[in-house]
Amino acid sequence: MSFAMQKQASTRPLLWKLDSIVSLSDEEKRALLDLPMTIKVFDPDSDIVRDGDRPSECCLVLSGFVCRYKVLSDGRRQIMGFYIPGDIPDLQSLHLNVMDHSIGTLVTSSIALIPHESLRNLLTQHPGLAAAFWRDTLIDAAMFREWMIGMGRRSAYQRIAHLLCELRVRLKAVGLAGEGGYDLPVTQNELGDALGLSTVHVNRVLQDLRSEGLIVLRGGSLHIPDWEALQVAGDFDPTYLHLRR
Amino acid sequence: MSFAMQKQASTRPLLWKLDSIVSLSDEEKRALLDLPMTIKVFDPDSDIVRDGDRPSECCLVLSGFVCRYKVLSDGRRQIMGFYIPGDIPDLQSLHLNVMDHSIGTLVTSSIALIPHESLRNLLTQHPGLAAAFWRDTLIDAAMFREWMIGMGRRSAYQRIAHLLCELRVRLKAVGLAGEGGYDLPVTQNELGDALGLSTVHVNRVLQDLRSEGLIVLRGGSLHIPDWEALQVAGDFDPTYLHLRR
DNA sequence: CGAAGGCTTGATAGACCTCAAACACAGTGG
DNA sequence: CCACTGTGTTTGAGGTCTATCAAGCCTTCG
Repeated sequence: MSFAMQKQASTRPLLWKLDSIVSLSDEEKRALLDLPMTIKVFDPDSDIVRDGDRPSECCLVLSGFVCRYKVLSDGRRQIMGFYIPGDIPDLQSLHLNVMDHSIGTLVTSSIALIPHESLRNLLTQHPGLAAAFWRDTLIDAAMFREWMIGMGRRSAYQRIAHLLCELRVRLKAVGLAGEGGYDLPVTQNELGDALGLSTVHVNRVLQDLRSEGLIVLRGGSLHIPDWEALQVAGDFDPTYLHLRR
Repeated sequence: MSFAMQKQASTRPLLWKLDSIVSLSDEEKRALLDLPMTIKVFDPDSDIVRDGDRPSECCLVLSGFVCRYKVLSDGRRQIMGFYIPGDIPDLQSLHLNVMDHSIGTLVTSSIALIPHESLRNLLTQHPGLAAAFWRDTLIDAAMFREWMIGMGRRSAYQRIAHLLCELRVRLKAVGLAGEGGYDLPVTQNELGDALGLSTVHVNRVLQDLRSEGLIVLRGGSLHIPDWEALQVAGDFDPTYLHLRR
């Protein structure tokens, strides 16, 4: 594959993603395609950006599965979000110099690194894109809020169901989930770190969800027999994702 | 007080707040002072913006104490943040049309309502201010993340101490907290809703904090005898607030 | 085939919740 | 001036959700 073709294929997830939350003009799409970027493949469980770093580039997920997390002083970990192809999890570093958490891969992932300078130029020349990216960070914040609600007020059962719903909707928006389900390359331990639960408890609740026929999960592949029922179980309402359709 | 003077006094908290997170030019400050706004006083426990609304203006807190919250389907409430003079809690409505939560007062509060249109004009004419406001929403998101960490991985004891630390730092940044402490017009019930705890448990933990000499709290007034110790108790590190100094 | 990582299960413990009631205090009205 | 009311705080008792510890199992992979 030629470099140009590779680049075009690379940027596609981002176009799909932005297209799911804003409407872009052809000119804006072209400008996005012209962004300079370096593509890098990361092994599973490796950091892309670390707590305390002062990044000079943003990372765009092209393939794989990435998470935002922080390790506490006592060594325990809190995962604060999962990121999928098309997402730019550290867009905030454009305006917040110091990272107050880390971003790392869950599985082998290919990541495009885009210099801050290029992004800044792009945004000053295309106010519509600036609005789009700002909106993207605001939706990120809305997801944080929804996770807060979950950890503050929802049971483990609801929380897990809710997360599985959120991932379905987001993956579907970028064409990575079919009607029936999607690939979920996340261990039960990682689910626990994301939801504020122990691995053991995650395992037990997953079994509950399975025995009630809400999910079929094996080998990193999730099947959802009854989408409506799972949404009810998770008290899930996709409004907070602010998708266009 | 003349209208002009009133307006100038009104915008001051905003200037202080923005000044604590970015550096503003004199021209930008002048432009902020020229923002048209309507000032309105809200009773305690009343909504400023409601879940589902499509606001056409943003609200700037001038005095009082405001919170961001959502009521779940079972009637329980999760408070997702406290907002103090100088904050614009629904800045996000500039780019997210539908509110996915509510914003309401805790005590009598005076609020300036600024039309979206005026803000949008301001931001296109002053890119520096656009960056400043974007940064403000990113810091908001950083606070959400920190609360997530608390609810996911910290004990009730740590969570309460952490919240008291956060409020001290933020209030201090706008000149509303002295060395020793600050006014905390928040009931134990509201603290519970914010931290994902029951009122009863909040009460018991507050007593623990008191008996260990970490806080002196009575009648809505908080005194912190040992700032260092409270930070340790709450595992508090102000980095996530991204203050300039 | 052994090692490693992830999944599953059992037993026990603890943090926090719920229910229920008493107490304190400020504001209101007679 | 004093009951009366309402809101917020405090205390007690019991229950439950979830964590922790510990071990066994299964699959994958070198």
